[in-house]
Amino acid sequence: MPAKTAPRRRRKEARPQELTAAALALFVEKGFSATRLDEIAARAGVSKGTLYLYFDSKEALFKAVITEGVVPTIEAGEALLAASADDPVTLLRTFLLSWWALIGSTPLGGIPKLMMSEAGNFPALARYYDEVVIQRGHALLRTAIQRGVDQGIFRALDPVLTSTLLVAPLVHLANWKHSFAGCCGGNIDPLAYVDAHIDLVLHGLTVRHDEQEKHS
Amino acid sequence: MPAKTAPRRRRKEARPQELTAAALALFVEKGFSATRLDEIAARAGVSKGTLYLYFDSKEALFKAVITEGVVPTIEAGEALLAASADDPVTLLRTFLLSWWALIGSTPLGGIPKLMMSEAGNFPALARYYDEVVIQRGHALLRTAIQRGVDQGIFRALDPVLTSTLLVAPLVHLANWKHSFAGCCGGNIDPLAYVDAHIDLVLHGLTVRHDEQEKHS
Amino acid sequence: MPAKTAPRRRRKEARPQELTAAALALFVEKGFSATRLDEIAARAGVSKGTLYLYFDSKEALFKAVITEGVVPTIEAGEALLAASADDPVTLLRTFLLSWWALIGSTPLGGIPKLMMSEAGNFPALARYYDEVVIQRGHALLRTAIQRGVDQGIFRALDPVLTSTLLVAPLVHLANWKHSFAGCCGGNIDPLAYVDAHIDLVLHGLTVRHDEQEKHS
Amino acid sequence: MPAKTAPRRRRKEARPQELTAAALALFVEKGFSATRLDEIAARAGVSKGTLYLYFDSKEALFKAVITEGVVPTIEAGEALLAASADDPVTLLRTFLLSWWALIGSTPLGGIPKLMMSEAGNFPALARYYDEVVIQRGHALLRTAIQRGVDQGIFRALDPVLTSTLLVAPLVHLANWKHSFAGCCGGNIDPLAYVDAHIDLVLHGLTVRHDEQEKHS
DNA sequence: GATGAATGAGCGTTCATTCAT
DNA sequence: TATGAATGAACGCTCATTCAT
Repeated sequence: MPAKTAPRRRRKEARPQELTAAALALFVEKGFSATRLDEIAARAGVSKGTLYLYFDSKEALFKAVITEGVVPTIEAGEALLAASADDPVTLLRTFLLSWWALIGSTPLGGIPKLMMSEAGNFPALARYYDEVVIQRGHALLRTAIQRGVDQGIFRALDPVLTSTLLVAPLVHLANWKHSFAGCCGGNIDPLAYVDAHIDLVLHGLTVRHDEQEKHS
Repeated sequence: MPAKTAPRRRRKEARPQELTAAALALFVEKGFSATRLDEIAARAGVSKGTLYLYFDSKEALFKAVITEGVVPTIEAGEALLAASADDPVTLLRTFLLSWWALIGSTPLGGIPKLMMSEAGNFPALARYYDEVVIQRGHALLRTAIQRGVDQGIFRALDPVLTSTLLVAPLVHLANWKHSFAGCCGGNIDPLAYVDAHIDLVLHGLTVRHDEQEKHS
Repeated sequence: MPAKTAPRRRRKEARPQELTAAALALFVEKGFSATRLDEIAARAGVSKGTLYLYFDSKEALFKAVITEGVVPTIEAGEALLAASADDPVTLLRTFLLSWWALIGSTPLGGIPKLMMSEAGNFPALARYYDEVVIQRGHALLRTAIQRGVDQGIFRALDPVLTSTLLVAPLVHLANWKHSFAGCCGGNIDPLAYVDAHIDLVLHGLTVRHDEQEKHS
Repeated sequence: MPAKTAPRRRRKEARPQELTAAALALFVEKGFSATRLDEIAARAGVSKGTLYLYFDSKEALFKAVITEGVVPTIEAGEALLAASADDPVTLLRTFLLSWWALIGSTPLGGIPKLMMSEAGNFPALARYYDEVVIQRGHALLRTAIQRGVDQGIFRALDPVLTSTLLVAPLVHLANWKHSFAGCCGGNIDPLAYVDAHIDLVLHGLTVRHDEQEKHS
């Protein structure tokens, strides 16, 4: 027959969001399995049992972390679409820079790595994430690309492959930030990196004759 | 008398590699923590105790998986360097296509995802992997880029940032293959993707006036 | 003006009894350990914390349930003794029928099963129950038996063993009602059963020669 | 990463039966919920994990305890039926005495109390027990009773009610032994009790005139 | 070498108990 | 008086690790 002891601290504002924030940070850092509920609770400043007032299980907490992380991404995308300029180059630049500013550089930036790591163990959740975040994000990019092609500004590249090629460096950077960056040298400046990505992707590696002429 | 009676007894020296192969596949699919030694043993067709004849612990097995995966990568890189043509474009193309052919499309292609997922839990190993694989790979790419710049074929882009931008789409594809590809639609053809990447990176998105002239 | 507008506020002094009633039902159904305080509170229509306004602990609640269940039993026994006819057969019949009517067929009928199940975990309480209920009940029965023996109506059977034999079928029926009856067929009609018990116990299984003569 | 410690004792003969025996004793003493797997393991001289080599869960262990306890009961019944004399009185006496000798006085004698206590939590198992043990046992008794009635030795009592009345005192004694007997005085001698039961049930409480004549 | 029964530390989960409101 | 959010000790169950065979 348990516990006659009991100091007590009331923490009325232990919102579910604080719990998912703590969980996100630890899941990203150590992975789902290797993260102990004790640690999550401690990081959120509550006791282990409190987690179960808000989530049915560790798995439910994980799903909440992902599901919750999806909303800001969608909203960011929709805001960008709404504010879209006519100029495809500007639009593209806005997309990529904003993704980093609103997602990649925040704790949400750990979600791609997390979801990637656990896709094999939570296929249904991965499917949901794919539909709601990935596919939708690519659709936005494809729109921008297509607009550029239609205006004769972009070459007629495959929009599906190209949209993937456009996000890959950003996701890669976010993944890096939440993995090797923690222990390995060679830190990359994110903004310079994103700028370089945009520049490379717009103009390519190779020297252009027309531009050479300008310089001459 | 014996016609095609296949290899009967496994050579003993092949045993550790069978174990690491099984471990790699499962670690990539489910993560290090979520993979049980039982499963690895079962997949390799041995009993659980046998693992301990070859590896001191689960962690040692993990390190062997990574360490072993490093060698082919280095060797591939060195072979490429040795076979390097003078033409930087060809060299770059060879690098990227070969990485996919020799690493990305094989079971080794799961290592980047695995190492990324577990970098937080095995920082020393991550550091080793970074030094021996990542940094060295980037050095190779930087060499190719620099050669192109020196020959006036490539623009004078930052070689550090650019080399990262060049690998990112390949790593991204490998990661995708070992995560979402298992449960989500929209399969990408790897070869077309790599080709599109090379094309995009060489020529950029935007229409070139000089090329337009060619078409006229 | 108020016609049949039912009792609105429960009288406060009735609250503890509502709690023990809910607890008794659940303890009997599921056992002490397997019953959660949540369930008891829910069944009584109060919150979990309210239980602690009336009982110090789950164990205290259990003791109250038993202790409270003891009183009606004693009172029933004393009433029977007071109303005792001289006729030992009538007295015996009254005892057994009344026990079923006042105890066995009411929620109190679950107490023997409950106390039996938990005697090992609450020996002090079991001792109390034994002294106050069981021993006293047997004493009443022994009195009736002895009276019959003294009057030459009953055979000179061992009063201690016989009193146990007389209650056993009643307790057995009550136990059955609160265990197998909930899930198994073959329902027994309690009144017929008690009648059969009295008949069997009075006359025995075997055919009597003197009675045979009556039939001839 | 766990356990570098490890003393080891091989106990090859830790049969499932030893585990169920330990579990039975503790389940009977303390109830299913209140019994810790640690205790069961300790009593059987194994570690907690060993239980899971033989049983999937605590509940599975419980079911095995009951299921296993059923077999000796059935076998005992069948042996009795096979050895049945023609004399119904002898047959009845054999039934009751043998039940006590083979079941009631052994550890199996705790099963009725255990099954009764947990019937509410394991209705399917209770149903199984009812069908395979209780109903079958009653059928045996009804056969003996009917035979007596047919031979004109027993009165024409309701066989269903009567068979229940015949077992009730035995089950009651077994229950008592595993509950109050552990903490309360007034120990009953089982053999004298069973004898008294048989005597009471055969001849009844009341004095018989024909027998009185014998004594005169 | 190879096995798999046995171990026990550790984790997810439950729930009796407390207390600020 | 009544509530229910918060607590944390305890338990069922897992699984990396060991070792007699």
